[in-house]
Amino acid sequence: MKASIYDVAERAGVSVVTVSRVINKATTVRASSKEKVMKAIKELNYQPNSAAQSLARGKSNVIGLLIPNLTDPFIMEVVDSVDRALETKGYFLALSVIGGNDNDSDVRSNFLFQQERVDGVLILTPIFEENYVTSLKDKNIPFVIMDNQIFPYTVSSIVVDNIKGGYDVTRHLLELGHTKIGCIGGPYHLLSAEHRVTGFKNAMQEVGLEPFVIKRGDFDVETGYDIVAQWIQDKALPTAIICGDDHIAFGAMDALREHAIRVPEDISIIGYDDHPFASKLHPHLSTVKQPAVEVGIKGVEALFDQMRGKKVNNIVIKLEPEIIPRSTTSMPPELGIFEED
Amino acid sequence: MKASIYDVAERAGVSVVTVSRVINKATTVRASSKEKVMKAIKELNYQPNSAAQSLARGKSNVIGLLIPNLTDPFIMEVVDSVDRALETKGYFLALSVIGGNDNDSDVRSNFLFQQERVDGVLILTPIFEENYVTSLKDKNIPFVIMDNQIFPYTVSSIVVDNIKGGYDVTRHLLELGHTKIGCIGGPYHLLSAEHRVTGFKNAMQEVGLEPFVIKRGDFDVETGYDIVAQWIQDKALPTAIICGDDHIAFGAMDALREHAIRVPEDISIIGYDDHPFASKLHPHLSTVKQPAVEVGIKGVEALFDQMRGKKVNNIVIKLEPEIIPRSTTSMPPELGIFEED
DNA sequence: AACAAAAGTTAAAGCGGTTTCATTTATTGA
DNA sequence: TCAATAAATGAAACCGCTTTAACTTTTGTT
Repeated sequence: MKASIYDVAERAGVSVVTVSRVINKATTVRASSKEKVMKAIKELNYQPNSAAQSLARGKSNVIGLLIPNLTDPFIMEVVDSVDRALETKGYFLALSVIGGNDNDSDVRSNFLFQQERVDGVLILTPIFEENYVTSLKDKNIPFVIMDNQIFPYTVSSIVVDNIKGGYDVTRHLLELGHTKIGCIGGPYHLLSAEHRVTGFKNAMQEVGLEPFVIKRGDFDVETGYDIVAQWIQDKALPTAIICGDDHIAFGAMDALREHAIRVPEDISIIGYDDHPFASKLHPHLSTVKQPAVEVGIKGVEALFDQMRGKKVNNIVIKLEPEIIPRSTTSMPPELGIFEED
Repeated sequence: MKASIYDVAERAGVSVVTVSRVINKATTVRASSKEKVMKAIKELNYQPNSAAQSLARGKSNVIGLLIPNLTDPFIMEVVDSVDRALETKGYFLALSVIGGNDNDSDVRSNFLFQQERVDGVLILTPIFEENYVTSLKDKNIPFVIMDNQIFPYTVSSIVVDNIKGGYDVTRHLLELGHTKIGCIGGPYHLLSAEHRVTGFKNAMQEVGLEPFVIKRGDFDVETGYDIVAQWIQDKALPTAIICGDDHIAFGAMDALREHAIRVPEDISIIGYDDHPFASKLHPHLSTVKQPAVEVGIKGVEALFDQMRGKKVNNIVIKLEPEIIPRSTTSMPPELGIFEED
């Protein structure tokens, strides 16, 4: 049925070792033998059995990638980037959605943690149990953490500078002349959300301004909608809102629209992540673009460094986000929405 | 370093065969032996080497899933469903994004098509080269096609009845009293898009009505925006627009909003797919929910049937979509937008 | 032309499991 | 109690490839 390396060897009139050599592009094969082998491979439509290869080589050529869900655009962009980066290196990606499902998605039962299944793993989940890390360390599986940091361990990680992102966004608004700047940050348990708010505070403090108001909630449309709706009801709106992510921003704009409050004429909005809709729905959302592709590439690089035995202790590579001003941010109005003339 | 089955056997004072038996939950193991083995496994923190298992068993326990991209919510929902379904069966998912990337993403180089890498594959891509299918058939790898059909072959597939979806959506509008119904369908090369439009036409014809207008374009926000903007400029708007998917619907509403045309007071809009934003942005979008989870489950079932040797020729399982009326569809206005009093 | 060095090749021993099949041990019935 | 039968176990072969070490051929030198 399916041809094995022995069939190829026989047909080519050489030993299996030679066949193995040409498969693995070893140099010590005479051109004539190589040719014969190639011919036999073609004729038999032979493809090496990867399980056998993995077993013999002691490595699987697959890299695991842990993610929290399959919906977050940023996550998915990194996944795509990782996938491409691995492909060029002859590796395969094994994706594993963790946590989001039944919380009983126990580490032990997970693909990525099965001995020898993967040669290394990339962790791209904002919240993770400590035991992912300890489990990986125990098994001596190389791994790197992406878009997150965990301090008490000596691990390498790739992060995007969310503090800078929050800072830049605030500067942008400040430079436009805003002083009454509000913030709807992401949840407290996410480091990225925390950092963005920190960046905001830093920038404000730097110019001696107080945040107009700070609220926090999930990275979700409803968060933005609900909070802004409340502010409107309270007649207490800043002239600009910094949103923890684009979902929040969309929700905020949704609430404003319902009350006929114009963006950016009456109030400026800025998001974070450059969601696909940000540049398509009107007005185009000013936001921050994270270097997702680069995160993936650097993550893979760091992982391979580690797999090659390069000693990497607590190395963190910090990448920078880029602010993208579009149509939802402009100079503040002469008067605040609820201010009397 | 890492414990093998031999280490476990030695420690437990039994043969490797017995260990293998307890690992594989064979029944013919004395309780006492089983206990000893379990203990040894625990102590040695043993985990079977999956490459060795695959090699010996002649199967990998991984199922490949071919998808066009990592961004489409429907696709991703199916992926998630498949992942869960496989997990319960002790299988793993190998995702492979195809085509979207460099078009040179050759079949032969693909993970899924590597001999023995996967025990079966699920194809979930609206457009695929014929050679995926022939390649799979050649290698005798079980596979099923999801959300698409390919006629000249005897393969099994899981499809959602898009004709019915298009039909239902039209009926909904018809029953609300609309007669001037327009349609912005998806691209011609997608069977699903084609079918939805067909359903629309069928329903119209059934009541002896002519489509007000039909346009086609990519499943994209911009398509809806551009086409509706044009219609507005031409002062030729139907009282209801059936959109090929939610992206188009969002774009359509975006254009209407810019011209202060109210939804649903002035015009009704209905989408397709139940995008996460459909129920969050206001007004909540009426749309059609596809049974993504069921598609995944049925797909896995069908694949396993096939892997078990069940002869399945050209079996197609058809699932039904469900219309979700929300706030963007209502009775037509007394007068069309551009009609004089 | 002779010989050392370099290049090419292979037999054999794994890699870590599973699967017969024969063998040993336990259970049952009379 | 003893054969007959069922249950539990293990020896050996095998899955398909890679790697090591030894061996053979080719190439280069003088």
